[in-house]
Parts: sequence; structure tokens; C-alpha cells
Amino acid sequence: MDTIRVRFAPSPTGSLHIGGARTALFNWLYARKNSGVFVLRLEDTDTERFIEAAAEGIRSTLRWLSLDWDEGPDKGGPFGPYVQSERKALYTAEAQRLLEAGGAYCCYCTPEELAQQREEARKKGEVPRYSGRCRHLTEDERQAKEAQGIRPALRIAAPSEGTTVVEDLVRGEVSFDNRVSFDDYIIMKSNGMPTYNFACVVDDHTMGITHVIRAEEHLSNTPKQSIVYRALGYPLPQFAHVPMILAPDRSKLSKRHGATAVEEFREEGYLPEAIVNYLALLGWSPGDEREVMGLKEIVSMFSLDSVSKHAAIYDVKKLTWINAQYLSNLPIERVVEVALPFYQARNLVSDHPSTPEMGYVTRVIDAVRTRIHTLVELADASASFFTEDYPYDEKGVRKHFTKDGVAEILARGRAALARVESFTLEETEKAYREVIEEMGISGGALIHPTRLALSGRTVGPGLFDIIVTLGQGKCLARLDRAIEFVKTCKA
RNA sequence: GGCCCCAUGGUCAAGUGGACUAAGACACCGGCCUUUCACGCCGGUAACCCGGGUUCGAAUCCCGGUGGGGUCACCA
Repeated sequence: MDTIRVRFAPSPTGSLHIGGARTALFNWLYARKNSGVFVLRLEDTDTERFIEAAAEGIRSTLRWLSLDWDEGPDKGGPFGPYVQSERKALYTAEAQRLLEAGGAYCCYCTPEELAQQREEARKKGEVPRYSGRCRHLTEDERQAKEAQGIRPALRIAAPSEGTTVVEDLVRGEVSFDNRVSFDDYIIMKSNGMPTYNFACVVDDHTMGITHVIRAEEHLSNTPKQSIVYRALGYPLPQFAHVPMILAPDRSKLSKRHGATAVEEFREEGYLPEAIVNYLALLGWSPGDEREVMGLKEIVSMFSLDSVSKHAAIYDVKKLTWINAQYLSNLPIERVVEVALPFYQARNLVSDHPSTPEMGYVTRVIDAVRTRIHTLVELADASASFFTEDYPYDEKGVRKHFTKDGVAEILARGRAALARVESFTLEETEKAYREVIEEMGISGGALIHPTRLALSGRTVGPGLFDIIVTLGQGKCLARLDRAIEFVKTCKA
């Protein structure tokens, strides 16, 4: 059996959003599962909307998600180039071949005329369709247009009767009535660039793509492409139209819906492991109760048969939960690796941390990581471990610092910690328990003010984890500062 | 509007004619654990869009309706 070849073909007009990422993921999964080849191709035939930086942005996002491609721009491969604007000659040649075979014709209508025709059709309540006006131009008429210097676009001579059936791996047979489903659509623009429905077919064929896996929005394009395949004499690939990802208001994803770009999730502190895991679960399921799965496990389970047909609405809450799962269960080294930039951006950790500094960061992260959902939350929640200049939570101050005798209690705690020789979890806790017993107070009466004193917060890791992580020196200094602060509170 | 796709809790989703008194997860609500907050554990609320068929039997098959989505560019 021939090697399976799939491709992800984004157009560099913006950043990669989660819908595109999911399509890329399914292609990648299918390739990896079947020992196939995953091709990346850039569809940049729209010179108007092309954004220079977008191509590299998309590539780096894919890399970040660890969706690596076997052939593509930057990487090369036997079917290159992998950028459509560099394949113009190929499209021109194939279009010419089609023109000569009578499968296509020159259209001299201007975009303005066409827009007007559409408008008129719409007014009359008719379906806007190209009239076919230029299809039957005589040679003289054609020459006249050429003489006027009009650059023609190329239209395909589409069949106007019969049906076109698309064989789809997730939807089965889908048939389209040729009389009403499309008209003589343009395959080459007057500027010499191919349109999507043409370039896509030429590339998929010449790149040996065996399975076209893409979002459902392309399903109604498929009969058009199918006609191009036939007209050019290409064999048809397998098609699989995967369900779309919709915004929470059930509409198509757009920038209007807040964070939809993968990069935004990255900035908010989501891990690639979590994003990829969540995306895999949107429109696909392993068939059992598994949810938190690494890419390797997903690959082993993946199949187009188990891809669902209906669109899925994405739910940030579940993504956030998965993110939290990874944050607390991934090897600590990995969490430190991805978290470090967030600490550095806040100037909590130096740009080139020393070994002891890294050791400290690691201990802090390990103490805090089960309580937060994102890396932003992680850095925020542990900020006070890295600065002596942290504020005290206002509500906490009212609750714990204004009680009678707090200064005394903190002072006793400080004295107890000062006496501890081996600054461990067991010893520090033992010292504190003794204070509690001696003073005849509840544990909370000492523990809560101390947490506030040491971290400025009322929530967070277990108190003795905080104490041991900070170390004796910092603890004593922070308690001194808090005791002074408590005194000013009363005044 | 034409064409196409889809339809299980708020969301993801299992289910492929009898094991459905319909899994599981997120979210939500209780409780337990605990020095706080989380984590974890236990429990709860909540769904087969509607109407016709087919069948001994339908969430599952067929038809119609309704609803949602997509698409109808010299965009991809």
C-alpha cells in the first residue's frame, strides 16, 4: 500500500487559531498513526491579505504544539516548493493545458460588472450565478477584448447537469446537483494567480496527497475541486471533512470571541500539552473514559472513524482544567521550564539563573503548582516568594492582623522559629505546635497571621511548606516586618 | 434565499436495534479531608429537538418538520 500523505495548508493571513490548530492536529495524528507523511504548505495566493510575519508565526506555533512536519517550507522535500506563490509556473501550465483542452475559457468581465450582475440577481431573488457570458465568445469578440487590453480571468467550464458525488470518510456519500450547486467559477485570476479551488487541487495532486483532511467549511468546495480533478485527469484523493469548532455563541470562530489564537493561550499560561490534548477531544474521542492523554497515547488511539460529525463549541473551562492537570502532574522540570519565562517577565527571576536560584524556583513551583490553573496564575500566586516588598492582602489584614495580641503571637512564633536548628518541615511545625500549646490558642490563631506575614496572602501552600521553602533568614525578617506593620495597624 | 452538513445534559462526549432505569469528563451544588486555598475522595442536579413510520422492540433505521452550522468572491 502506498504511503499515506496528508497536509495542513494554512494561508498566512493571520495567526493560527484553535480551529486551524485542530485541523493541523488531526492531519498530524493521522500521519503519525499510519506511518505517513505530514506536509506543511503555505497558501499565499491572496496577495492582498498576505501578512509577512504570519507564515513564521504559524510555523512557530505548530512547532510549539510539537506538530512537526516532514516536508514544508524551510524544510524542503521532494515535492517542493511548498509555498504556492513559488509554484506559479505550475498553475499556469496546468491552466493552459485545461484551456487548450476546452475545459476552461477566458472571461473578460470586470469585477465591477460581476458584482453588479450578482446584485441584480439578488434583487430578483435569484441565486447569484455567473451568466456564462464569456463562455461562448467568438474568436473575433475575444480578440476585440484583448485589443482593449483587458486581462482575462480563467473560468472552468463546469458541467451544468448531472450530479457530483463526493466520497467523504467522515460523512459518507454527499451528492451535489450540478445545475444549482455552482457555476463556472474562476480558476485563475487576471493577475495570474490561481484561486484556491484550483491551486489546492494542483498541489494536492502534484504533492501526492492521499488524504485531504480539512474543516467542514470546505465540504461545499469539494465538488468544485472534484471537477478540477476530473478535468485535469487527476485521480481523486480521499476526503475527510472534520467538524468545525464554534465559539461559545455557536458562531464561527473569529477575533471577536476573545482568545481564539493559540498564541493568546500561550501568553495566558496554557501548556502546549494541554492545548493539544483538549483539541484532540473536540470532535474525537478514544471511545472510552480517557481524557488526559499525551500525544503518544492519542496517536495510538486515533482514527478518522471515531471523528464525530457535529460541530463542537469550545469551552475554556475544560481546557483550563486540563491545563491544571498537566501543571500538577508533569515532571517538575518540565513545569519549571515552561514557567520560567513567566517569572522572568515579572522580574522575579533573573535572566540567567544560577543553580541555587533554579533550586529555589523549583521548590516554589512545586509548592504552588497544584493550586493554580495557568502559568500566569502560578507566577502571580508565588510572587511573594521572590520579593521582600509584597503587600498584605487587605481582607487578610482586617481578619488576622487587627486582633488583640497578634503582635505578641507573631513574636512568639518568630522566637520559636529562631530557635529551630534543623529547619525542616517536622522541626518547624513542632516548634509552632509548642507555641500554640503554651499560649493556649487555636492553631489558626498563629498559623493564619503567619501565612499573611510570610506571603501577604491568606491562601496558598501549607504554612510549613512556605516556611521551609523561604528558609529561616527570610522567615525571621518577614515576621519582623509584619510585627512592625501590625503595630501601625492598631494606631 | 439556493445548495450542503449536523442534531444525546449548560459544554465536550460514550452509545452503531434489546446489556439504557442513557456512561464518563468539565462546569455547578452538597459533604469529607485540612492551618487556608487548592488537590483528592464521596454524593447530587441535569440530556436522547418534535412528529410520523419500520420493528416484538428505537437514542440507534426511514420520512417530514424544526433548530443550528457551513457555503454560494478574480478569499482561503
